[in-house]
Amino acid sequence: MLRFHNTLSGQLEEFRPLREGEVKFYFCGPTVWDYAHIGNFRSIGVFGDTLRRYLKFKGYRVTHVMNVTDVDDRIIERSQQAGLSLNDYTAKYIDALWEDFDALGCERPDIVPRATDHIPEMVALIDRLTEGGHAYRSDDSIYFRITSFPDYGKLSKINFAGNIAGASERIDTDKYDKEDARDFALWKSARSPDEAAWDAHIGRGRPGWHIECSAMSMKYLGETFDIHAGGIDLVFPHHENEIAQSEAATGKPFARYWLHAEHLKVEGETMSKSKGNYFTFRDLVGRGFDPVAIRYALLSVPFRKQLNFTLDDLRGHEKTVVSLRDFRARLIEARTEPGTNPVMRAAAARALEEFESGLDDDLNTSVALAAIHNLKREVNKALDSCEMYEDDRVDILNLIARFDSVLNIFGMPERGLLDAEIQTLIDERQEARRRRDFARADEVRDQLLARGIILEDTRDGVRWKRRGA
RNA sequence: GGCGGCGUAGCCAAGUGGUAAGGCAGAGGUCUGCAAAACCUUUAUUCGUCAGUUCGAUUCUGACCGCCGCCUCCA
Repeated sequence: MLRFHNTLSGQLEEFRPLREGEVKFYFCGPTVWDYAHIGNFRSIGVFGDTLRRYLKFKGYRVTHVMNVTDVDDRIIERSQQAGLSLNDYTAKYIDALWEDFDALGCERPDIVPRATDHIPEMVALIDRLTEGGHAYRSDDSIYFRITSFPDYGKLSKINFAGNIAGASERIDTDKYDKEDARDFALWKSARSPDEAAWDAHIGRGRPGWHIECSAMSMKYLGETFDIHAGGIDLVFPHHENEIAQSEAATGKPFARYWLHAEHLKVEGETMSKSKGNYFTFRDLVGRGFDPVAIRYALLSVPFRKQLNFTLDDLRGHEKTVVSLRDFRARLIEARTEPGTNPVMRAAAARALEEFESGLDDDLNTSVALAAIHNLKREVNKALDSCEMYEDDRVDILNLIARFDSVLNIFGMPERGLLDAEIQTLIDERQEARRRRDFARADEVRDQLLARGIILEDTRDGVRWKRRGA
């Protein structure tokens, strides 16, 4: 039984979609003002992807929407500094986002709406709010009236009385006039003629941050949908405000399950540019780290726990990932006798049970990975002692494919065509070994190693692989 | 000040009211011409500290210490 921790209730709940067999989920995507860092990818990349893939594994038809926020204060400021239009400025980061998604092995969401393509939908939603008395105009901007939504705070459980006292220096710094410090902008009037703005009957301006997600999620998923997810920092104010806007406008529950991924730390500290521990995904790939190992790192701790990301561990994960690839390659290549071994059957069944019950428990990826490692050990042992038969081999390869349909950590099936030159050298070494000319055999092996080719002498012949693959 | 999370072996970590998954690193071994890979053994009498509840707590409660996050546009 699949369960999620729902931020709304603060509890682990059984997941039941609105419509049997079908899940509609919205993931709060990135603001494309810079390259996304590994923390972003823990959330919008691997968390969203695992959720999507596991729902499919469970047999659901999934509609996965992830927005791209391509207008906000920072983007406007930076694009002006760069002398570029909004679109020209964000295009670079959007392209990079998909490159990184692909390299990280994340499936792309089914629908990726951009804020700037949905201004009319946002204006229409603002109109609904205004008509319902939930919005008001001040200084040519439009604000949401929080006193008109009694449930405000139900997601974040924020206690405003105690809250405002201690954090007062950070509150109410807005330059606009609002009825209540908690009210937030739905539409911001253009302050200067050259800043990005849209003409609408409510005035020339741009949308507030929160309204885009309400407008776009409801457009693609309906006024009530199953899952809304994102990083934990979005709980307040972003998601709290989305709920207020959406439910005030429609009078219906907005999203039913709210899932949030914790942040990661780097070497035990908050990741920040000033601390010098700030990594974008492409930085790490550029430094030679295996993208699959990065994915493994992001999967190694359940999403609702803070993850301590360290380069030492990443090096360890690279080895782990290689051993998983080797494991599958060995199974693909093994020559087995016909038949089956009940012990292997049982091991496979146990692995599937552990994998699924782990992920059923609020996507506990640590448990799912442990199930795979335990299976790997049992299978390797059986292969060592010839207790693996053809039916087992095929079953387990299929099982690995199922596991990998969720986690995607076994990497691409390597081994394209054998490089003829490499094969010639391997043959020459085998001939030398037959002559017991080990000096020559080692020389060939070293020669190949120098070119990044690692040889392994196995019972089923010589295997070779590229270093790091 | 308000709200939330965390503190488990050298490192990253899962987890449970009944006696500690998994990965990496280390040590020894099997296999091998030697390697590599794989496998085996080994590495926490113990889960931040101190009390309490209980037949029994790492797991529940309280206090304390330490760390992290959110508190108006940050994944």
